[in-house]
Amino acid sequence: MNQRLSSLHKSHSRRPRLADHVYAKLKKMIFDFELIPGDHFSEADVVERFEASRTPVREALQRLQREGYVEVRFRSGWQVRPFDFEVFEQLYDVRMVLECSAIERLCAMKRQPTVIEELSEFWRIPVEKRSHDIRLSDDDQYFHTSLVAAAGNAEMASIHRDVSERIHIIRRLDFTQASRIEATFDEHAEIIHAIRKQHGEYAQQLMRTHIAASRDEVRKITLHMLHEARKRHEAHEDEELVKANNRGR
Amino acid sequence: MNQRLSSLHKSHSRRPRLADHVYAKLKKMIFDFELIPGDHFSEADVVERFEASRTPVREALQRLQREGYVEVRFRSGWQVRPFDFEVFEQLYDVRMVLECSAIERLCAMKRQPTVIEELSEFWRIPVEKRSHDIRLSDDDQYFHTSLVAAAGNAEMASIHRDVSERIHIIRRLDFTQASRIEATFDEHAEIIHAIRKQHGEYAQQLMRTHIAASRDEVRKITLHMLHEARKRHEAHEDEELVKANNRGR
DNA sequence: GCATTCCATCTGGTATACAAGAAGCTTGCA
DNA sequence: TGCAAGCTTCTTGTATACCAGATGGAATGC
Repeated sequence: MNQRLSSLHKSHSRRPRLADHVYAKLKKMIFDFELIPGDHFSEADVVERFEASRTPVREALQRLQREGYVEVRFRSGWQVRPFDFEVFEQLYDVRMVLECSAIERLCAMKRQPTVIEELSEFWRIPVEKRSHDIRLSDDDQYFHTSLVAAAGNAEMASIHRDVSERIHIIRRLDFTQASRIEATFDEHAEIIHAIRKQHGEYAQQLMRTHIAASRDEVRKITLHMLHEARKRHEAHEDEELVKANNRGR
Repeated sequence: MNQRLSSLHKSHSRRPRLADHVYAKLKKMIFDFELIPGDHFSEADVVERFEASRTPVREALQRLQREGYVEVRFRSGWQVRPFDFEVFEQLYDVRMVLECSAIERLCAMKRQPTVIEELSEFWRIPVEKRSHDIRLSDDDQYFHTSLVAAAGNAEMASIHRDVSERIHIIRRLDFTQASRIEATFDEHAEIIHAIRKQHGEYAQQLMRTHIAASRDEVRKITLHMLHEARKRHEAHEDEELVKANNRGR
């Protein structure tokens, strides 16, 4: 009884670490283009924004730095790491390698994991029932990461997840075009079908084509989107300026 | 002139970050089995050892934690992450996938990077001239990492380097056996030869066999070495205890 | 008017103080 | 002697103070 109460109390009082919260929020801001690649900011800015002290803020920034999202310059502030399309292309290639390896292993399995069937169910739906929500990009990411996870190598899955997440910031932009969405449904369904039939080489070829298409498409539209985000950002800043001036009078 | 002086001064006065120093030293201690997997320690211990404050110590520990070398338990201290052979096996598999991909790309190149020739020079030496130094494990790691780097994908090379480094802690143990050293020279030379001849499939097969052999061998001897290290550690602790007792009298 | 120098200010790196949970020891009791 | 409650101590998480380098602008010399 005492134990139950105490553990209950614990689960209530154990608040999540502030550093984790700041980390997640900052990452979300970067993904939502509230912080645009190239933006400069200081630790004090983040402290003010999140009402936390520098210690957890610094921990969060260091994690983001290690993951490639931000950079610090010695006593000259932090910066959201600018887009480097060469890096993204390389990450796409890493994905190809890892996912093809996963497919090879999955096709060699006598008894495939049940998640394969679930994925098959999800992506093999008629055209008229397909969602066109932007959140479909999360489902897309889930498709790829759970394929790799299903292959059974947890370390490889972890690496692949990190890579996918880094790509995700621009990958989502691919899901603004209806034609690409339709293609994604079709291609995912076809890949899963080939895996279930254990046509390893063919499934790998499909996956390579699928990823390459995504890579090429994203490259085309990213520059445009980035430009739009920057415009919105500047407009917002002007608005703030007007308000400040009005208050000043 | 002033600029030259000031930049000179800068390069002198810019001392390396304490956090980096602590990070490197701690990692070295873990690799040298001064800190044994499973060992328990607190941030205060590290502070005392390195005469640094908690801030850089914590940064170092957090980096090591993200890289999988240590773990923290909420308000109950840190511990060196115990060996998990399943993880090592998985990391070996990741290496196989990445290195085979690199080989495939290298073999597809019309003009291969010059580093390939350098590696060929290094490993194709007569039996009687071969070094048996333990530092050969560094050369071995260099062989594999520069192969991947030569394939041209910097992100993939970075991931591969991290994986290789995590394995290195036990991989070195493989270089205590003369037969394994000889095999390494032979196999490296053969792999490079196949790459230069652009026999992609064959080179990949050789690499898979090579890595698998290393993996299997290391697994055999790691438990033994770990046992030895623990014995040495305890003997050292006893010694300290004796000294302390003598001082006490 | 222009360049240069110097200083106030801002930055991240480090040290330290404080908070609160976890663990182990001590003490009291049965 | 066994055991349990409570308290002391030790732990990490967080906040804050201090330091030195970097920066930008104002003041100064030409």
